[in-house]
Amino acid sequence: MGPAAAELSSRQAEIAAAARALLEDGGPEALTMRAVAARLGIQAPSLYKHVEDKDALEALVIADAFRAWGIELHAAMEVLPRRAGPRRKLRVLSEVYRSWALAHPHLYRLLTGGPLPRDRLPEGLEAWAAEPVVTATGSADLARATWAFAHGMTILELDGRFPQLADLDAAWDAGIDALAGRARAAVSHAS
Amino acid sequence: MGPAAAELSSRQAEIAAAARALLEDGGPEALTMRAVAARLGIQAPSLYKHVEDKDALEALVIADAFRAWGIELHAAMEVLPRRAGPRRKLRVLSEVYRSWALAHPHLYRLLTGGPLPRDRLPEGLEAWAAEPVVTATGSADLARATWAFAHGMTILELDGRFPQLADLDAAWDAGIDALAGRARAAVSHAS
DNA sequence: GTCTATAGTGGGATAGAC
DNA sequence: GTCTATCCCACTATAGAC
Repeated sequence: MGPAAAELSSRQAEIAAAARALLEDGGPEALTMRAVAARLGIQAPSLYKHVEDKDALEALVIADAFRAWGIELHAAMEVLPRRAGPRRKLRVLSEVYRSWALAHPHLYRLLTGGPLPRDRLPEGLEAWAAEPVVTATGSADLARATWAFAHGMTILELDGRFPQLADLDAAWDAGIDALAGRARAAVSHAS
Repeated sequence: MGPAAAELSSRQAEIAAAARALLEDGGPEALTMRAVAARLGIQAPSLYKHVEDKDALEALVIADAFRAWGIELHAAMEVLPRRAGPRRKLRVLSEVYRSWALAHPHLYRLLTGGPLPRDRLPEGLEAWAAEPVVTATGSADLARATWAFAHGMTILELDGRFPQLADLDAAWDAGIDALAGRARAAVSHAS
């Protein structure tokens, strides 16, 4: 299950849920204190009884989204046979990674873009979410390279940077195959 | 030399230069019409005699930065022997890519983050800047995978997403080696 | 081509009553 | 815990005089 969720008052949980919904629907500009309050049928100043400031509210959303994302990545690994090779693991992971990001583009940007407010997040949450990629590659350097590749593919797609005709499935396959080839080699040397 | 620079009035060029300087120094929040004007010793409303609106001004900065960046990438390729293999080409390119981004982080984000205002940019400029990566890999799919890898490594580094102790040089090498291995294979099959 | 004056928008946050 | 009333900030952009 990963790191326990921090205890939130029920009102805090409602506020965080409203904030997440606004962000998912309308992007970061839609996430304002006024809008969050309106969605709950209260006035903006009332929020400050429950949340210190807007940054704290964003941190709640980030933590929640990390949990949701991490659960999907971990679940995908559990479905695989334990002894599946790195190529198969990475293919499955990359599919889950990409499809989650495309389904929640604004959350994905919030999680991966810009510096993280690590002080305000539960300890270990970030590492837990990234864990599957690390175990699939077996090497810290390759894990970072793979993470970079996956994030690059994803964010460039979300930002509309690839040509419309580009075959992104093929580009994903090309990258995953190249990286998995090294992972396999690294693992076989070690064992 | 790449695409010709669009003709700008001397005042437009001064405005674009001021905007670029503000962005490089203080990031996107520092790039306001007031600040640009102040830097030129005039009042903000006067800018609108030279530039349609803020988006148009940003487009001037983007085009200028694309030229500067593309020139470095192209220059790096010209220094190499023509018959250098993909691994060597990609190593050189990735070093230039990364170091330019680290030297101009706010410009890099402007160029690579978010949707491009392609309508307002000189035609062909974007493709010209990306050209070296495409020729170094020889395959459209691998070029996209390589571009994604490089962008991912760069933006994650700029955003402080890697652990402080991470050996990023090693991660770059691992990724480039994996991708270049495939490029070499693709090229030798084709020839 | 520059100025002053100003409109209009939107946001975060606080004070103090209830 | 919620309200009203407000303050503060910053920004883009326009109108019209010079």
